[in-house]
Amino acid sequence: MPYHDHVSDSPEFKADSPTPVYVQVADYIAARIASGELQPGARLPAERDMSRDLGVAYDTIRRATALLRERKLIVTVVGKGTYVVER
Amino acid sequence: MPYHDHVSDSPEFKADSPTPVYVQVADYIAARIASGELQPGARLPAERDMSRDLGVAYDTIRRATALLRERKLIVTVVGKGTYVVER
DNA sequence: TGAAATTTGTGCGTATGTATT
DNA sequence: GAATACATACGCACAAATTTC
Repeated sequence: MPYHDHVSDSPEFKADSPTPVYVQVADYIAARIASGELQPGARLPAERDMSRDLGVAYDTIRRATALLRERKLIVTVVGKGTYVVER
Repeated sequence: MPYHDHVSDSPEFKADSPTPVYVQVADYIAARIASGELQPGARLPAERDMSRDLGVAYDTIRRATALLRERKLIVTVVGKGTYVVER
């Protein structure tokens, strides 16, 4: 892994938006799935890593992934990780 | 309001149980609804009050009420409160 | 008008437990 | 057993919606 594997800039999640940050994050991830950047079966970064990388709290990531699980876009397996659903 | 409006003892929620505390709390509230102690339309105590009264974290109450909302046993209105659903 | 009180919603940080590798 | 990753639980602070005065 390079020292700087920073490919795409993290979007700025705005706390002052009427849209909660966790929804912004969920939409951001959903968009990456929709665009094909995240393929079916692909594993998402660990939630703590996403928390750090996206500059939001772990709790916020948890809310975002909970939304995406409800939307059936991802599945989460304890101890393994979070994956883009196979279509 | 009396100084001590402590009618029924709070059950002991066990953190070491395989059943998460928030599920135990949800089941406890569901049982009070099923028994008729909490009638349809009745407002539940404020979540922060339940947190204090039941001796669990606000986060835990939030998880419990989220479960009950999913089960359609209660409805929550921001700024108003949480109510037992009208049958 | 609007200010205060009440209640739920969101966001952050931390610690510990459980499951998988 | 160790490392990794999700799950639960606690505490705190501030924002938003509702009601009341």
